[in-house]
Amino acid sequence: MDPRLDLVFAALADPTRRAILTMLLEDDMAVTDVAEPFAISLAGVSKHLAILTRAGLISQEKRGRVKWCKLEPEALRDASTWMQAFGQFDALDLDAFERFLETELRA
Amino acid sequence: MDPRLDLVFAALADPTRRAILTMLLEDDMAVTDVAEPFAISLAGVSKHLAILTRAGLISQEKRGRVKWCKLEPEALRDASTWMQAFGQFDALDLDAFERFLETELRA
DNA sequence: ACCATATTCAACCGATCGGTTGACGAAATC
DNA sequence: GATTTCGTCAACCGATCGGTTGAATATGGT
Repeated sequence: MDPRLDLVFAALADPTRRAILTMLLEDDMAVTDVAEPFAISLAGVSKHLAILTRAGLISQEKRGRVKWCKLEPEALRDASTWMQAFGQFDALDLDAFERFLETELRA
Repeated sequence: MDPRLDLVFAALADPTRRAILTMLLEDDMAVTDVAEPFAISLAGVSKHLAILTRAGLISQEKRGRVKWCKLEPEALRDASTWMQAFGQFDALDLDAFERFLETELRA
């Protein structure tokens, strides 16, 4: 099948990783700053970031001693397209977007 | 966060399960018929169907000794919406994202 | 009643997951 | 040059995953 979809969906299946992606919506961040709101170790967050990178959902660039994490939303396109194949969904579901704003962007 | 998204994305992360969903797009199917194209045991397929059911992506109804599997695409809606929010908008311009939503919500 | 069919259950297997800790290397600061 | 900061690596842990096999449970057909 499409092994890239495996990686993308598996990466999205964890709430911590989805939260990280949501944070990166606002701005690029250093690894330490990504880790700050979470109650897990820095190494744990580093692993999550590696999984997101392997899935292509983020990219990491080291400048100096700081490694910057940047959202790569293009990687979601294939997965999103796969789901669109199931019909049923409009390009923009207003109720669902409202829910998205409440639950994910309350910051 | 939203534990339903965990289940949905985790269920989608396996190629066999995505293939099953694609098969069910065409028609409802019995468990044995779902299993037929795959090189794994019937019990293995039964487990996959249980995972899809737990995620809400399919429903199973037993009529006689046959258990029919039916696609439930509504469960994909939240996940699809979540992904589209990342795919369609410029990550670096959240303000534009919110302005866009505001105008859409009024329309 | 008997037998075949449809499906799940239970126990097991190796691999991977999410997490930890401690040591380590590389870059900035004093 | 010594020390702090940033981040990863390696080894470990228990839990879960995808898969198997064999037994169990229904239901249907004859």
